[in-house]
Amino acid sequence: MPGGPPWWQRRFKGYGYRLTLPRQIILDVLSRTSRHLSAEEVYMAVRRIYPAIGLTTVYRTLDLLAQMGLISKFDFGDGRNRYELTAGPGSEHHHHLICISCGRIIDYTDFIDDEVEFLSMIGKTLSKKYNFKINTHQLQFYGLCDKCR
Amino acid sequence: MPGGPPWWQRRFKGYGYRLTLPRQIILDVLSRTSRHLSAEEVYMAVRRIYPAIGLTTVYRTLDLLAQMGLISKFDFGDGRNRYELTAGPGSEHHHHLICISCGRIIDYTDFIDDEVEFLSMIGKTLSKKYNFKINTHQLQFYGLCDKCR
DNA sequence: TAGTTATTGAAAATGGTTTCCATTATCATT
DNA sequence: AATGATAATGGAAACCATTTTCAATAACTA
Ligand SMILES: [Mn+2]
Ligand SMILES: [Mn+2]
Ligand SMILES: [Zn+2]
Ligand SMILES: [Zn+2]
Repeated sequence: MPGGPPWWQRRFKGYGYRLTLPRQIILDVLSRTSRHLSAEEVYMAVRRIYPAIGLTTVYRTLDLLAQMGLISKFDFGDGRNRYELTAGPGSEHHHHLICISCGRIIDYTDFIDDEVEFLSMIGKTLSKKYNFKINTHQLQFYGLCDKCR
Repeated sequence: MPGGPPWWQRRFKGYGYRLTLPRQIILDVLSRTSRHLSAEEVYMAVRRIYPAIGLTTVYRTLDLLAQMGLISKFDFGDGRNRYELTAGPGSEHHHHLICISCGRIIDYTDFIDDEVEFLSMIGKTLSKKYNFKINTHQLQFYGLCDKCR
């Protein structure tokens, strides 16, 4: 894993950030799961590979990666933030169904092309009207999953 | 203000909840602002009218009102939840532009009809596919406001 | 009006996240 | 490959929004 996929190595250099082991391992952990991990969960997963990791570093790195756009930060309402790889192979743009009873998160990509087209159309008008530079968007549906309804 | 608009009086009875002064005043505060208040902000506003109010009661009541669907709960990323009247006169369905630099929140209603139609179309398909009962949705655009770009 | 019980408020506890700061590791330069 | 400047790290403590606990109070019902 050290060295890691070159596509994010360059990204780090570009920002003037150092490519450290903790950062690579955290990114590695996130790229190997399809779940939405909390900082604590990332911490525990990284610890198995790199026991010296500190929770503080996990928080800092998650912030950094989110700010670089490599990962996305979500609040699904369970009192902690959750993170997910945004860019790179194996991660496609999607939105979420959130069960308000058991907390289950369902990724969906249905209609995603229509959605992105529709949202970028809206976004364009909003940008103009409010003179607002749009970077990202989030769309989520809240309700009850099959087990909870 | 005691007694309050009858349309939420009935709502309370219907749920079997008591119509208390703190609850009415909190609802009253939220109905008189277009801002997105945090629990602390609600607490301070209510205190001016009803100094005996406790912060705990504010939290409890906000949960209750959200669960009743009278208000909506948001996390705009500033480390605290924010609340806004959902139902009733003067509050129309809308979505948000969120400035990631200064935290400013812009309500917009442009295209809201098209948007709602589009989203309910998507929602219908998702409901069927995932056997998921959708209650609400949120759509937000993140970026930089005119002052911050 | 009285009784039942949901609701309230203060204080303490909780728990996710941030801050502090001395130590360590990365990377450009010799 | 060794050096130096400094970005990055990790542990402990602080922070702070939210929740829990429990005795007192207020809302509704009969
Ligand atoms: Mn996802
Ligand atoms: Mn709003
Ligand atoms: Zn569920
Ligand atoms: Zn701004």
